[in-house]
Amino acid sequence: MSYKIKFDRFFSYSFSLDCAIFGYKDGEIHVLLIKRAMEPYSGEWAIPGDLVYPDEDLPIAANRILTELTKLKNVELHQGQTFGNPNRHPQGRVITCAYFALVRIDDLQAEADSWAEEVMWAPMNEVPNLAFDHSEIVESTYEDLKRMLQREPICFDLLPEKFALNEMQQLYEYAYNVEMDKANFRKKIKSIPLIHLDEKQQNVKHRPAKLFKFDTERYRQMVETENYMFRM
Amino acid sequence: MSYKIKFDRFFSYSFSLDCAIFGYKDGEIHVLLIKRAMEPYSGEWAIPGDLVYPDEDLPIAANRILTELTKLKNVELHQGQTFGNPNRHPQGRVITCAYFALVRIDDLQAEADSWAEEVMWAPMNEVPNLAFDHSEIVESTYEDLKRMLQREPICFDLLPEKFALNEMQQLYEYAYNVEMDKANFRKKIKSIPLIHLDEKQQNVKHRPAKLFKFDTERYRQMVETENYMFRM
DNA sequence: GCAAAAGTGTTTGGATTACACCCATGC
DNA sequence: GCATGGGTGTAATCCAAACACTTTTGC
Repeated sequence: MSYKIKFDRFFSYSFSLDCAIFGYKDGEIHVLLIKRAMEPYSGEWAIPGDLVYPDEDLPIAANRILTELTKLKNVELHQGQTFGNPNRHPQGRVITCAYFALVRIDDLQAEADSWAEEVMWAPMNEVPNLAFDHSEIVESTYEDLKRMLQREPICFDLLPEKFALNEMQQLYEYAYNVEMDKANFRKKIKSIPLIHLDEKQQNVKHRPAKLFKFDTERYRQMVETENYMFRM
Repeated sequence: MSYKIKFDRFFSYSFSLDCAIFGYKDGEIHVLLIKRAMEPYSGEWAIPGDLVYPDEDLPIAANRILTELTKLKNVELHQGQTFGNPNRHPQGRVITCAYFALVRIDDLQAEADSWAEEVMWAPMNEVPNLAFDHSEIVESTYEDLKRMLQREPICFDLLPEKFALNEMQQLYEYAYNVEMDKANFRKKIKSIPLIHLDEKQQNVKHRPAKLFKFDTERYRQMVETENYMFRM
């Protein structure tokens, strides 16, 4: 057998990672954008992404890239789809793999660095046109995120550490685009391991809600010992 | 900002696709393997995979590669995980993206071609050690497949076109590793659009089962008009 | 007291489970 | 007739939806 081109010519591609970082704020899911200060697409909005070094493993590279461009550290990234349209990058054949994460916007401080000129959290329904095929990547990872919200307790990565049950309900209502009954929602989440805190909401002009925390430790135990499956 | 290596050095990677083709036979899910007649890993079992051409889009390349090595044509491939460990390929930095498919083994004729010396359908619990990280790729796509069996009517891609309900039940019992009650299974699938054929099993030494066919057309309609969601 | 949201209980209908039973075919 | 699996009915149970109601806070 033989290839239609010289074997060496196959080793002429580049590979990048693009990170869609999602957060929840003001009742809406936001995605982290950077303004590019480098060609191509200089001056345009994009999600943080860059080329992978030759000796670098993908998950490590994803974190490095995110840190270099936005100063965010130790974010837990999940792999998404891979995009390889031959024309997606004007400088050559660059295949890219999407990574996505869910974070607490208020606990972090995203700051532009390296060739990122500016960062911004854009609400999902107001995301501007993005460089490359990044609009498509954001859509695709957002679908991944919504699927993951159903099967993994990652809503707690988006919510504040201490949250009211109603905030959790609103997050799911927003993500699934449905309305839920308060009483039924509370019954449904009875099986989720939550720590009932002795704190209440402050500065609300109605009865303050009790605050809860996700019980990561008990969750792990339940998964191991009783084969617990998170399901929403 | 600047890179730690010359920009050109980034364009030195290669990119491949690896196809995990799953079929169902003798009550077990099988995966299609080829024996490699090319270095590296010559003589070892692997899943069909090869390098992508510079101007080739990924889904097209996946089908081309599968056809070249196994003569299988027009298989509907789904993207899986991407594997990019720097040491996964002995000849350089080759990142690979997994594609997987579900097929009817008996309706196809897989034949070794190009640098594939032999093909074989291996039952999932007897898959030998595979070249590269292909064992990991098979595991990962098999998980993708099982997840997909829950949310998409792809069991009908594995079953014969005309099948008995018990065959369908056995497929799910095998995939989910559970036992199901016959009567309850039949009630559960009442909402799935199946065409009740006027045929029966032949050559069985017990009461022959009626045969069914998946009603693709009605399924599409139901998805569109009544927002139907397949769920098993 | 009133507005607003927190938080709980009750009823109902539909789905899931367990299990028993009858049916059609080959030998 | 008997073995084998095909195919169906029923009662008990669980679960989710709908909805009404009480509670606690600020003003």
